[in-house]
Amino acid sequence: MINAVSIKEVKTKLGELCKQKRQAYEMSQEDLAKALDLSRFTIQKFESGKNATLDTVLKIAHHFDWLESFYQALKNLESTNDIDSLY
Amino acid sequence: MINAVSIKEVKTKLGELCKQKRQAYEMSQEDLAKALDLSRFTIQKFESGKNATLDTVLKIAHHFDWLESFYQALKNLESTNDIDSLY
DNA sequence: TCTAAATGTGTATTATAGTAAACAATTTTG
DNA sequence: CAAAATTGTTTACTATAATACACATTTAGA
Repeated sequence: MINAVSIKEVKTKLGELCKQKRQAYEMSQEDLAKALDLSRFTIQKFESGKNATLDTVLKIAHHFDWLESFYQALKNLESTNDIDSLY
Repeated sequence: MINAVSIKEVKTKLGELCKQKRQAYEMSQEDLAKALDLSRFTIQKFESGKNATLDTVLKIAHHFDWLESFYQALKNLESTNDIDSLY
């Protein structure tokens, strides 16, 4: 099966999700930055789909409780035998 | 519900998963690095659970077809109303 | 409206991820 | 065991993510 999702789309979606959740919590970019010990500029860049470090992504993920979901996705991939089907 | 997974654990799991899948494809770190236009050092660091950029993570994810899975996890989080339960 | 908060941009600087090359240590294979 | 391949580590350098500050623009509230 073809994977139609691009790297750029994932980055954009991550940024959108951050913005959406931040606003749902009625936090400003400044509020979130302070809570995560990051600069507002880093939040701004992330929400607009730019590149970031894994630590930044995971800090944000942790704050909005996405970490368990991410970890589960990884564990599911781990058990998948994706070279060839056995039959 | 408490989120018991730490940022460090997610990074470690990402690295382990990369190593596991790379070996399943019988690729060396060098092979993977060349395929993704990254240095072997970057692969080495990633597999040992160090920090990286989102682009690096997503290049690796794309190569092993994790992108769709990641994107779906994000879309699931998007629709979740996680402030208060409605009742 | 007009004021204030929040967001988007810009510049300069710092911190660090990424690269390239070499070499040691380890693992695999003949 | 010996040779080869792979992996782990170091050093010097480059590229860029992150910071701090300022300021313009946009969005909400009084």
